[in-house]
Amino acid sequence: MKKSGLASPDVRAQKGQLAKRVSILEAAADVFCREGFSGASIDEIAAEAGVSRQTIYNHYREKETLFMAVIQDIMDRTNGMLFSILATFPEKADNLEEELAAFAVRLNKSCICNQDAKFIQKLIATEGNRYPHLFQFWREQGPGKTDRALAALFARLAHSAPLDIDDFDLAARQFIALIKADLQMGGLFGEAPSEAELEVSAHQAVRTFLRAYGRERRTSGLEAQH
Amino acid sequence: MKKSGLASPDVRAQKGQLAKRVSILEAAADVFCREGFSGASIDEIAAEAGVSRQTIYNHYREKETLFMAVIQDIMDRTNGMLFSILATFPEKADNLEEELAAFAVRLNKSCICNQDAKFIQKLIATEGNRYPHLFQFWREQGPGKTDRALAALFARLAHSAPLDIDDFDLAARQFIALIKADLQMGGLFGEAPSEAELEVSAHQAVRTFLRAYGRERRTSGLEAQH
DNA sequence: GTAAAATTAGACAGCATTGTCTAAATCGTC
DNA sequence: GACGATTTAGACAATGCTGTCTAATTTTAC
Repeated sequence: MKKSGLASPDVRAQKGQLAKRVSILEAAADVFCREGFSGASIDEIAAEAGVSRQTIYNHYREKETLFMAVIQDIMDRTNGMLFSILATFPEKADNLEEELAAFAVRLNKSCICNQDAKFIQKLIATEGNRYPHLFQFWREQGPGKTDRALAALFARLAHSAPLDIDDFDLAARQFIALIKADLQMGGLFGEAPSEAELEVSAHQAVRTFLRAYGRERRTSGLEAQH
Repeated sequence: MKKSGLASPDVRAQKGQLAKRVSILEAAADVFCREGFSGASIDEIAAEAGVSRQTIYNHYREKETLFMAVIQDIMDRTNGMLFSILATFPEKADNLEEELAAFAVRLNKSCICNQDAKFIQKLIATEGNRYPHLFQFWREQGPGKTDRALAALFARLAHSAPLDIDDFDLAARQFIALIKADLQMGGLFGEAPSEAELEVSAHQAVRTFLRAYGRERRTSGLEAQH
């Protein structure tokens, strides 16, 4: 029962503190996302977090510190999710179109529909110039690594699948671009695409990708005309 | 010499006034884009426009009116430019890859590198939720029309070019997505891609697009292996 | 139960901003 | 040059925000 021996000295009252911290971070993310950095007020964040203003100043010295903490927190989460999705990239070529499309749907759900991802995207547009180092970091750790990782996955897949890819990095970038083709615009607003729309969009993207990079000869009805 | 007869009563001193208006709109666009709506201060805009604060309040009743005017102004300009670029879409298939790539470079220059386009893109991310009607309008008149127009252009091109396109709207969206694949991320920051980078990126996109939608059989070295 | 730590509400100074007002200066036009 | 319209600088009140401080209250650990 006695936990004093287990808990290190600086972890004493962290149960309640941690809850507050999380609550503050969530509320702050919400308000920063709605109002931007300048438009967000500490009072609003405090109210939404169900916390007194002073508590925020106790945990995070000032507004900018809080802002940074929010960014860092969300970046960690999104990066983690991103790479857990990358781990589901198909290995074998059993049912290439289906499996790639399913992967595309997963990627889109976590990169475009996801709340955190939208937040980061928005923040990069708004405050990217104000905090260049932070977003340089995001860029290297997020999209930069994603592209390279996906390139490696395509390279692996090309061993067992009929893919004719010269430049794996380019193919990875184009795969992502095609995947996002239909969803980007609507994603800027609140409108989330339906599951069916995601499926259709992913299949269309993958079909085009495979037409461009698949090794099999294209089987269009026109062949008979040759 | 006498212009009083030509100038309508409410166009009297517009030469100077117009200059001020333009100057204010330019400065406001700059500051709004840098600082966001909340972060932008009228004083800063006035200083950058080389104009007194009161003059701004004379022309535009309040901050929000000025903001709307800036958006409207830039939307007009970007839409105009966009459709002037669309008019340069190739008609004949003489040198398909070259001509499409050149078109892609033009489109990218005016849609991604262009200052106004970046501004609109940023504003949609930041204030889109605050002014839904305005950006609904942009969306219908801008990207919505662009996609449909480009689809029609591909349909026309397909008459004389070896293109095998089922869904022209889809092809248009994917063309745009491929075109922007490499540039989107960097575009959020100040970094403008070099002319050479634009060329390379456009050629890669067009090559993939034509591999997916071109009617000619793909000529890869692997054919000998069949 | 007690002591230490964390939280709260509220007051507070300092500062920036918006939008108005006024009197002087400037500009365009005849 | 003179007149009317526009612009300007600056003062101004009202408001909201940040960040600090304090004293009371609650929570946590033991």
